Amino acid sequence: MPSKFSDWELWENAPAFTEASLKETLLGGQAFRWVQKEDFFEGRWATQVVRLRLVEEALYLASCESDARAALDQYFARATDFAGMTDALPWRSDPIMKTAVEAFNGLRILRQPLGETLFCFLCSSTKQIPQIKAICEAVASDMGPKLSDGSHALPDWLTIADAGEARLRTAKLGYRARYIHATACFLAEHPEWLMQIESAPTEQARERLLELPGVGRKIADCVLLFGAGRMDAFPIDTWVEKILTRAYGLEGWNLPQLQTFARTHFGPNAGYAQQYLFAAARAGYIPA
DNA sequence: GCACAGGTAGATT
DNA sequence: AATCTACCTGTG
Repeated sequence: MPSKFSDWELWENAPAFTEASLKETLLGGQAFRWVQKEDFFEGRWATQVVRLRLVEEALYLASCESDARAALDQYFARATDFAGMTDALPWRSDPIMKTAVEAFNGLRILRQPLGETLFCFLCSSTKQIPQIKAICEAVASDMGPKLSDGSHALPDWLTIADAGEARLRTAKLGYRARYIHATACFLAEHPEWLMQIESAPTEQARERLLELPGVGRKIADCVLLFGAGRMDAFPIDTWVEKILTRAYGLEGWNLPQLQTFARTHFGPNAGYAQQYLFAAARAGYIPA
């Protein structure tokens, strides 16, 4: 059976990854539609189906669509200077930050489609990454449009709205189904809404996102960071809260106080710092 | 059986 | 304004 994928080709001017930073970028909880195969990663977003393979610091790609290269540039935010942003983080004075940056140097923040990012993180509350991925896969298989390799994309909001809450519950969404369906109904009625979020300043965009059912501060910040390129958005989940309270010694601080600390200590790219810290804590480099 | 998992919203103190 | 609690489901 002929493969739908193109032959492997070198991705010229690709982002500089290490094995650890590539794996963490794709599988570390920013995105939920990447899987690791024998010697490559396979991922889906929008209408794309892409394979990536790191061979001695060179990145090779195989894809199903002719516009994969341009889509990859966008998805990986290739124009964004992550090396420069890393250098600007306070690793020189902060040994915790230094540990995280050294372990995952080259880590990137993906620029995922905003709507898909919102959907995935609405699925994420009190779920672990493997479960979130399973839910996304189930919803895509059930109601997402077919991709050229026979797999499925995530459905759009109108499709989710029409499907109804009960249909979503068959994907094991549980109580999240009500939030997702209500959000879908709102977005189906307001097709320009997500685009306005993309162009609004971070503070305003966050306020708007918080109006959606099921979206609190943590999910709003994940959507802004991973789906809108807002490096100042600093999601505080249970991991990050533990890192801040224990490793940084901020016991007793409440969430708004921790947000203020993050902004002042990590600077304008605090969200990027958060992803380094999150990765390092999960890998055991930082006691959490 | 029971606690807990990359939360949120509504009620209660 | 800080602190419970219900909400689904899977995992250990």
